Amino acid sequence: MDITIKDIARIAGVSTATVSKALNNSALVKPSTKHKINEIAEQMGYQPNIAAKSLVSKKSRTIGAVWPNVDRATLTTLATKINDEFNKNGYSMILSINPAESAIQLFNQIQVDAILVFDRSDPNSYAGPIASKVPVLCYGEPASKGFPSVYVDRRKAMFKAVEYLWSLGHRKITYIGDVSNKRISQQEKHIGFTDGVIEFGLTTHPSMIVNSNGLESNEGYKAALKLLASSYKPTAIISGTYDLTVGILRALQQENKRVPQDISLISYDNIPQMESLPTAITAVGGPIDGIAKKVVESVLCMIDKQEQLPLLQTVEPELVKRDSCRSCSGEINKN
Amino acid sequence: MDITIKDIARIAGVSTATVSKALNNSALVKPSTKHKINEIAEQMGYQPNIAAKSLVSKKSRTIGAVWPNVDRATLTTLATKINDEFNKNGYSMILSINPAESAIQLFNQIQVDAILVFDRSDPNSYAGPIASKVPVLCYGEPASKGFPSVYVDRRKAMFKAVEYLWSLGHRKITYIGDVSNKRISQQEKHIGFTDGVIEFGLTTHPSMIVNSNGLESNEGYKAALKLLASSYKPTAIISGTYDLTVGILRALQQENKRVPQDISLISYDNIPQMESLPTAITAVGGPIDGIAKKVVESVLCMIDKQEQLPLLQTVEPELVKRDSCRSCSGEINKN
DNA sequence: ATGAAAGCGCTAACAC
DNA sequence: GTGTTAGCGCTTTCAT
Repeated sequence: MDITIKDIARIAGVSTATVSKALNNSALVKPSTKHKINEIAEQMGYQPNIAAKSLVSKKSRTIGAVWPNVDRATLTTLATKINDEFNKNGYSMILSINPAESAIQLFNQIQVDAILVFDRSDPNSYAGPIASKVPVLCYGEPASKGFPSVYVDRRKAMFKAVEYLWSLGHRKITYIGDVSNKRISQQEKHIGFTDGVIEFGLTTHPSMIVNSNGLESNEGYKAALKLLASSYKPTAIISGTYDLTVGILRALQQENKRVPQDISLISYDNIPQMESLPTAITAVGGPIDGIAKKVVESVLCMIDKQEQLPLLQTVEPELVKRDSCRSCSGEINKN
Repeated sequence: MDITIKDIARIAGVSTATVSKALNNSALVKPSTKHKINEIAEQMGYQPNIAAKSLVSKKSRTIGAVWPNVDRATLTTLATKINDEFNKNGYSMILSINPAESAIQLFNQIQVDAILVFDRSDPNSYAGPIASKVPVLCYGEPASKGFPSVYVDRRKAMFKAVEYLWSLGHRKITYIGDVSNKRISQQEKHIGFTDGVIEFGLTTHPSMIVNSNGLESNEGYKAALKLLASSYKPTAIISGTYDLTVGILRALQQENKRVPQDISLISYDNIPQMESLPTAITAVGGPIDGIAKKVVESVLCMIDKQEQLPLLQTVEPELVKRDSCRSCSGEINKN
């Protein structure tokens, strides 16, 4: 860092206090002085020193985000949105790909105003509460690590998916998801599906739920192939994630099953990318924009008021209809 | 931030200067005092204020990384490695997913010690040099934006791939890559391939190069299908990226082509994930560990000595043999 | 409307 | 070995 408000003050022939006020657009400075100072700052290429600023003001207008080292399309899309939203509010977001504990410690030292944890943690690896002076918000897992969290009700989302398919006349539906995954977010999808199965009295079958044993597209591909090879012939599939859906579509195409003519498909993950798949996929999940808004809003609220946020804020899932489902006049529900 | 060295000093009955020295493990403090101070700091949960530290010392021991908003497996793997490497050297890395220009500005304000740009920029979007007091290193594109860079010689990498296949007896080879991509990194792969074609006098064919029109696995899939439908019957394929390879493998499997029995396959991107594909894939590319070391080393060098780094540091590509290539006693080279 | 001065938490001379 | 002091760049009373 080279040029400081002192330099500007000297050149403008005013005090540093005035420069500071002018640069912060204080009403206490005559417009003409303000203008002059801004011009000088501009042409000298002045960059405020955030370290100094936050040392005195206790505010850095910076948010620290803890980022998981796995990359999943959905999270990236969301993070980009949240980043934009913070920018709009005059905040900058910086990420750390260190483990949560050390990332949070780092952010405390850097003096960010708040911390946002994109949580992917395996609950088994939970090592007790993490200390943080700076307020922390979690996204992804409900109330994980003891911090307040924003969470999409995946259980309800999946129920909605079943409900929608039911309303279209589907009676044989399969869920493909990472059923053995220990994360709450994955388990809730599973439960939401069975909620629907029970609510609508669907006849069960061993292949009604296919375990993808993972969340990558290739695993969706394999699961779908397994399903198609089974005796169960569902008229609709519900997929647990975007990536799985990509794989499922590939398997379907390979086996000459058209979507939605031969089989309907709904995916979890309410992201724009669903639009660009070979068939535009009908999806359920928290609306990205809505989540981003809620998250940013919550973080800013933590910063402004010192009050503690509720431990769990739920985002209502939405169903976005596209081209991958069609009504089904197929076989009648046995019950 | 609550507790400061002042508090510690008071409790320990020493001056803040001594506390500062003790905490920084200076040799000028009696071991017993040092020990006492460290204990007090520990149990009070003292966290140093980086803002204050860097304000006075002009060093934050923090590296800012500019992160592209597209996620590609290779970059993530590399970033994780680099992050670890920085940690080992007592540095923290923070990322920004803002556009390069604003990210660099942010990092200058935060007073990071150096900036690392993971470059994915379209050269057409190049908006002239970006100002930065803090030293900047680019990874990904050669000397992009006018900053010194670490770059893997992709041209040589692809040449090596052809050379290796040639040595195994292959004479009909296809390159599947994003040939229309304007980024130097993609173009160099293309050129490296043709280098090999010319060097070894391979007979050309319209389907010798298949444009994937993108870098996603689905595009690799489609390109491979197109290739298989053509009149060209190569004995080996060279793929431009990991993601393309994933798609190519899927297409091959679908068409009942076994790797390497029916066709050999080499991929660019020298990452561990190659090992876990259905067939362990022989790959060329910069070794992740080597790149990470070079990058971190270069960054630290920029910080320590004030000298400017060479504008272009090249990382030598390596060929890692796995199970996806086999020698070919097929048809003889026409020349 | 502007300036003087104090101080944020820390380090680095320099003195003792 | 330890303490004193000054000051990093900035904001913020409080005077003027």
